[in-house]
Amino acid sequence: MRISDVIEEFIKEMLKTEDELEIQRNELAEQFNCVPSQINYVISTRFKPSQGYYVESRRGGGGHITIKKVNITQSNYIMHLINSIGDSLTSNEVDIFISNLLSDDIVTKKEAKLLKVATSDNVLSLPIEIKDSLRARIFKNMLINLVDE
Amino acid sequence: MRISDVIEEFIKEMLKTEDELEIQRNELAEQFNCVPSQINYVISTRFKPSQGYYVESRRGGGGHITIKKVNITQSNYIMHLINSIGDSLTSNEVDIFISNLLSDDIVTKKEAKLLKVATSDNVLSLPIEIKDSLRARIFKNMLINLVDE
DNA sequence: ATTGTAAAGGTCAAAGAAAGTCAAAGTCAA
DNA sequence: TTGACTTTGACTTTCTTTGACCTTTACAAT
Repeated sequence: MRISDVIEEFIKEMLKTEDELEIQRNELAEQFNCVPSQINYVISTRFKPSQGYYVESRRGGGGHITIKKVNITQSNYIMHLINSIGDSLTSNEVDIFISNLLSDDIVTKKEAKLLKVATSDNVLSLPIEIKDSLRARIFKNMLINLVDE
Repeated sequence: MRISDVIEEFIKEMLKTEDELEIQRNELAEQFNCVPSQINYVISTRFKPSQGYYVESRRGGGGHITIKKVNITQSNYIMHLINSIGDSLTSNEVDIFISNLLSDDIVTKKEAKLLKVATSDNVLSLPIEIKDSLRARIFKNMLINLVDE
């Protein structure tokens, strides 16, 4: 069995009892006898927003990686939306998504505004090749954090 | 847990009951079993004016450090914050801003989460030259949209 | 007044502690 | 036998801790 799968299993097992897990990359790597960057690989391939996870981390002394799981069953709508978004998203597309979220009462007006600003063309103002994929990343990650606990 | 975080916590706890706190650097360092300059590190990274604090100090016999919490209205707070942010913002800086916004009740938990996600290093993951300036743009624009009418 | 000294706090750079990146090399099933 | 997925490791970036050395101030002794 692949070591990546073992690590994935382990993390998911942990996430069964709590929906937030804080790990030390080096420690975990040691535990599974692999190089630390393997942990990054596992996280980036198996704990994406589209899979219902949100990840953040901190470097330096006392650094760590936090993996959060969202309760998918509870928010079909949002997960469905996240899954329908690929690696790239235009500003028009995102606007439509947001206005649907608002009219369906999934988000508040203020939340909608925040979503809109953070994904707007003006604010991002980067070359298209990066812009649309960045927009997709930002939007999906924001969405997953809107799922109620 | 990082000693810096513990000290930060301690100071913020103190500042909950009064909005001015006078400390002796050496004494505090002793109490937390760290070198005195660690106190400076904590203050300079977590209690900057842009984070809503004002710090002054005196050397020599009877010297001390005074940390004051600047109390202003939500919209002033936010406008002030926006003005204090330049063209570039690191992920660490933004995290501290957000945790202050939250602990000062300027934003809700959900809003804080959205701010955090949309400005996090993980999500942005771009070359640093663009990342920090993009982060500043996103953050400032989101903040503007948080001001209550 | 002058000066010496102890008692604060300040600065800065080096060392330490994590995590991130990226591309090369390896594996394996179709 | 090729293409997708995985493993590995050298190198980078970020944040914290530590300590040596510096500056300022109060106070006491001249």
